Amino acid sequence: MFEAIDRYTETCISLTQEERSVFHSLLVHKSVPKKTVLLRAGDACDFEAFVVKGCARVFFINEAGKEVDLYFPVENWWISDLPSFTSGKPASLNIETIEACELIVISREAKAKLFAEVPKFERMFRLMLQRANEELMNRFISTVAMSAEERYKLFLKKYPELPNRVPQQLIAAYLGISAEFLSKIRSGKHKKED
Amino acid sequence: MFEAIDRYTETCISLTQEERSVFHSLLVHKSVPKKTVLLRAGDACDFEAFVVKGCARVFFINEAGKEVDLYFPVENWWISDLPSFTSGKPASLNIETIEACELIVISREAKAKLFAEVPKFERMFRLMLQRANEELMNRFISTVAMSAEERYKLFLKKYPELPNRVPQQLIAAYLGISAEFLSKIRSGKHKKED
DNA sequence: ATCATTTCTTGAACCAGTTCAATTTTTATG
DNA sequence: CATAAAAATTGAACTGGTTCAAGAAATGAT
Repeated sequence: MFEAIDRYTETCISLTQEERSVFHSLLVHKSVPKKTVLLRAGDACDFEAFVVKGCARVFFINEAGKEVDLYFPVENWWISDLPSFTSGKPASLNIETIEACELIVISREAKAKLFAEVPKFERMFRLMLQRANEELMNRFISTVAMSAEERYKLFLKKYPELPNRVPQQLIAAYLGISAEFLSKIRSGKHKKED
Repeated sequence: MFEAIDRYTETCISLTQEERSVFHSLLVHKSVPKKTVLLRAGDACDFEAFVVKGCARVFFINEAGKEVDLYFPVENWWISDLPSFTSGKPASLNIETIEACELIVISREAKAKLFAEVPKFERMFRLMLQRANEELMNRFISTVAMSAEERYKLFLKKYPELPNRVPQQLIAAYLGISAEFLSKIRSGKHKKED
């Protein structure tokens, strides 16, 4: 049940058998069907979850109603609205499953208890944040410094399997372009003919 | 000498007198003039620094030579290229002072020693990353979901003192627009007249 | 299988922001 | 304070991407 998350923790810290038991005792396994809303912006986010199986979307909706996808969590990614989870304030992000998902969920209280009982986990969550930060910075930089076509090619290279799991309109919302323009990029019709 | 950084640590963790001494013993105080290059992309980043006084820029240069400013660290911010600092790999970011700066610097070895001797600091650096992450996410979202004019107004609201410290062309590079267009936004000449 | 719904494609008109080049304003330096 | 250098402004032409509207293709429910 916890094999996948155990493999994940091993990439960050090493645990004794007892420490691992404490960890497991604080986790909850959860299966949800596709198109399930896990978090709605405005609600408080009361979980941090590890994706064992499946695919989801983490997205933002601006005042004009435009949706922007931040990332598509798949196997071995974590999902949460961390500022909200940490502070209890309303979330600014939405999270929804794209496929049926198998998740391992940790609550705010459980996470606090984990840090108190096995301080080593501070390190794991620090390293997780460090990875997330690097990822987000790369994403930011490519968004401002590359053309839509270059971003699309980079997306295909980095996540070759995602086009099979994520509808095209959501990929457009991830790239920060309209669904129509992505369609034109794919067919090559966005270039000036000469 | 370490008052500012001590005030900062207090917002994250509480330390005994001995712990604070260990911390101080691992820090180096450094003053640098303005326009000093602290890090050049391609070099390994061997420091993480706390800004006691002054203002700098952290920026990226893309293949076409276009510069994009990520943020303008001022008093009480941290600066580093963390992926490079952590792994020793070449940095992708550039860091340069805009004003003369007073910095408190910690080296890779010192940071490792700090974590080993006072594990509590894992928490502080985790919380720092959490803040940085929230900031970066907000920045990303506003970049893709708002117009250049809205982004500029938000920048003025969030950092009202920065226009006095940072040249306008760098603010344009922060907003992801050309210096010319920022000038037009400021004078209102970017709108269709009617 | 069939029909309804959703997703994807295509084209034409449009607009936010860029580029280039010239001018003005501000800042730094002897 | 003079003058050179750097930063900011302005206008005109242009381009990458949007919007809207209509049609084609794919998907799902019965």
